[in-house]
Amino acid sequence: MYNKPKHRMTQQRSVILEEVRRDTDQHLTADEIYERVRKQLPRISLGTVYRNLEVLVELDEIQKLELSGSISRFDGNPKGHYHIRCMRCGRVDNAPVAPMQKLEDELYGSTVYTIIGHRLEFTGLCPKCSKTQEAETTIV
Amino acid sequence: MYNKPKHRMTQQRSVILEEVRRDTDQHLTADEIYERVRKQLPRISLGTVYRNLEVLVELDEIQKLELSGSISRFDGNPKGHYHIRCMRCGRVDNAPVAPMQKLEDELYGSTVYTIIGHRLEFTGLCPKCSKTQEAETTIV
DNA sequence: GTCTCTGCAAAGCATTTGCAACTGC
DNA sequence: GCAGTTGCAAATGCTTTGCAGAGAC
Repeated sequence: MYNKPKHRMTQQRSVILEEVRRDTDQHLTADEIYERVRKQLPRISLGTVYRNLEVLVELDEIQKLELSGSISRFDGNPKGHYHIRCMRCGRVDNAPVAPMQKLEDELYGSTVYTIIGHRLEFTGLCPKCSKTQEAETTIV
Repeated sequence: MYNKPKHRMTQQRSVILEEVRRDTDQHLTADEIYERVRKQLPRISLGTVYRNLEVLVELDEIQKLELSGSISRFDGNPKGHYHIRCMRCGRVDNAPVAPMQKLEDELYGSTVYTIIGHRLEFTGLCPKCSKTQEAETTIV
């Protein structure tokens, strides 16, 4: 039968975890994490960052956000919560809304799927981009 | 000042639209659309498919689904509705739940973002994968 | 000592883009 | 006629992977 690999706490893994958790509001991309970790471990490779982020998600230490757009972001808070993403610059912040079990209840019984969870993402413009938007409204 | 390009209805564009709309429950990937369109227009290129899907989204004829996972899917129904995705095989179906304006209202006032919309996606296991799952539960 | 992890570089894969020829309108 | 569009191929950008040596336990 199959045996789960036993994960080790390497220096790389611990620094990566530390960086992702430094400010849970940040929602960094793998590349941003790489740049930050590099200040402490200059020889680390991007591949190692990706591999460790994957492991940390598996260990439920962090959360991977697969929002619209192609780049994954990582959240130092592994608990379920929602996000709001700026459609213009891609910035991601937490949405101050409590998790809603109701949503899944509403679907229950009307689908042939076994429901496991839901993902709710708000879209909008961050304050900075709202301003830019106004200035450009004259176009078209 | 800037002038919007005037789109033309080319043979390629019309066949692509036809295919995406053929069965609005399908949620095809760009590659799947390419394969289908190729039966009618064997010389079409994948790049053309991508470019046209982009234009059709812009014209609000179809909708681009950027769900979890890296592959975009296209929906022949441009109206807002929700989806349920199988976590195992990636299949996407419509979730029979009415659009909820409430969700945005709940966030209103408690964020500095200008809210534009929301995206709700359910995750679960499709009937086929539910079965496989059961059979494998003994592992670990 | 063993089995996981690392750095490096190359590969993978969805998507985008430059370009010259073509075609709706 | 001419701006928008096409096919082709190369490029892009994020992410994954193969490998041999290094390191955790």
